Amino acid sequence: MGQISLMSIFQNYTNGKKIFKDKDILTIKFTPNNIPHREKQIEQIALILAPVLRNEKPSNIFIYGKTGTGKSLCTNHVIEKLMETAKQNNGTAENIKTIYINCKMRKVSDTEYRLLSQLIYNFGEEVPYTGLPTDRLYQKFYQLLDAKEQNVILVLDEIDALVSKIGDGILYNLTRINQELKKSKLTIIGISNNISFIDNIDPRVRSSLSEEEVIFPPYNANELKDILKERVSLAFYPETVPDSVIAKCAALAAQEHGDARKALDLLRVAGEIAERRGFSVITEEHVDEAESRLDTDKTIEIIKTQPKHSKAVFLAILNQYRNGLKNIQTGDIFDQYAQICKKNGLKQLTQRRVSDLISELDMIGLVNAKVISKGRYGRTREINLNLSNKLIEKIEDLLSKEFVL
DNA sequence: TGTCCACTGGAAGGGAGGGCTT
DNA sequence: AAGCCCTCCCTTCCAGTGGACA
Repeated sequence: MGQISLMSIFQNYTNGKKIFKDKDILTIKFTPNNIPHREKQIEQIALILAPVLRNEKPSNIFIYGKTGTGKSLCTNHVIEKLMETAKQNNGTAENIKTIYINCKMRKVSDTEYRLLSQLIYNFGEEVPYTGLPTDRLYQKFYQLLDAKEQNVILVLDEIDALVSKIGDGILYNLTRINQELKKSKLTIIGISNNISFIDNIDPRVRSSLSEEEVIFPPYNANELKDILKERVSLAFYPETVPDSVIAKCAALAAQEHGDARKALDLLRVAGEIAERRGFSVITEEHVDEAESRLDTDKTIEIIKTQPKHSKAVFLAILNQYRNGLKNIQTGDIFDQYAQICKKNGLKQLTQRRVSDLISELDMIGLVNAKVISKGRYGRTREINLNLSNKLIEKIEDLLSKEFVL
């Protein structure tokens, strides 16, 4: 690219009409003051947590709802307000501690040990990242917790991911710790994307964890519109976002189980595209582009972060798919995977393990795998891909840098 | 009606990478 | 340094299974 065109890019950028006033408003980090259509849930949570202000222990809460229905947002909002009130309330705040942990964070809090070390870290102590017996960590956590009189509120976000991975033992222990505490009190707020999750855990844990339940239904298109409008006025300059664009973002996100995060992402990316092209107003086409880019980016990012063998398995699926196969079976994939390993000098894993890797790929949504029975011809998983051709090309591009094809 | 396929998914255990205690 | 413990990723072994087919 020559000097001239570079110049013109920068010129365009500085001269072009600005669209964003404050882009951060459209990210998850931002907590709006007003959360439309969640008044009921907020009130519910607030009522449940209010006893903290009188130094009593609130009930544990179980919160369900799909992604982007405002679970974390509302919880944080209530806790923030709670702390504010406590501060005004002559120093009860000192006795309240809140901890927020996202259980899904890979390599951070997705096992019992790592979650505990996170909890301990939140009390300002550090623990080696491997090596100690788990009960030692429990002990330490217990000591830190009970070191002084305090009311601890522990938010475990995406708790279903943790439990499906390592079982409910940790929840049992955490709820039991509470009964042994002498000075302090521990309240657990579990947040789950999966509604049926609570049915599959130990009944003792269930009853203690879901003393109170709060449900976050998906937003419909109209509610999403309200949410977007609320933020548009803060994030964008006036008259840069037509109503039709808001409606489109809302409609697209409503199709996807009413996900507000998606709606906001669409708007943000559409804005970025418009701004980069020197438009002063966002158009519906920009939203379309934003959608396909969001999908692509998400998928690519997930694939990039997979371990080598998962990538190899995914590549095997992709190859089979490219060969025109639909409803690919575990066996086919394993054969293909074995070839890939051979060509690339990888030590191949067993079919048992590959079977688990396929389930993992299914869990993170890269493939669709269903266990079916073909009668005489056995029982297997049927694996399907639903990715656009364009995306498949990009993925192949990415993987060809890592594998001999 | 029973058989039997091609796996699934549970269980147990090993070894690599690590830390603790003595 | 020895001995013991952990987690994580993986292997080995195997019982279990839904439904097409004889």
